[in-house]
Amino acid sequence: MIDAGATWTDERVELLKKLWTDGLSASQIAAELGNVTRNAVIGKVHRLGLSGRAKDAKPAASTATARPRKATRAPSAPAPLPPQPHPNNVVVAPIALQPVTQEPSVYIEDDLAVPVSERVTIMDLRESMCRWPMGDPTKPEFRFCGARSITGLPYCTHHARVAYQPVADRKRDRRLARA
DNA sequence: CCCTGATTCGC
DNA sequence: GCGAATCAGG
Repeated sequence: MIDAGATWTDERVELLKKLWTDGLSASQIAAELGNVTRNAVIGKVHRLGLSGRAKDAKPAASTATARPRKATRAPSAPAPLPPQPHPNNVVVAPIALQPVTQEPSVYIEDDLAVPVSERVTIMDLRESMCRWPMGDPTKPEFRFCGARSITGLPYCTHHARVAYQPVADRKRDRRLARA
């Protein structure tokens, strides 16, 4: 083989597009494609103009987010929002930590389309495991999500998303706190 | 420390 | 055009 697979052939680009729009992460896609790093994937994605799949362009009040230097980014990215799967058997999440106050415009209902990963009991619950409770805490069948939690947070990516919902407050603030 | 995507810039 | 390095964040 002349090509070690390290080039963006049409097929690979197509697969990239598919997987990216499908919601896979860059690293996952990179692993799927092989012979490429996640950086390569991300770079390609941007070059293809596929970036910001879940984010919409904000023509007003933006910029100055992560640009320490010169930049001439093209803010033209019409991103189609894929329909989200509807839910199911969510067991009344113990959401009680919402500083969002009362906002009739925003509802705190989220869909838990997350596959039941390896739930664990309190015994097997490790530090880096999602502490999202599932079921009735009074029953012996009570378990925790157990998925990989975001470091520094008690929940996995998905549950963190539903736990700390709104706060329509952007904390995009410039900070230079690097050692 | 694990991960995510975003951006820059030398190649 | 490519992607490693870097950045900013969960």
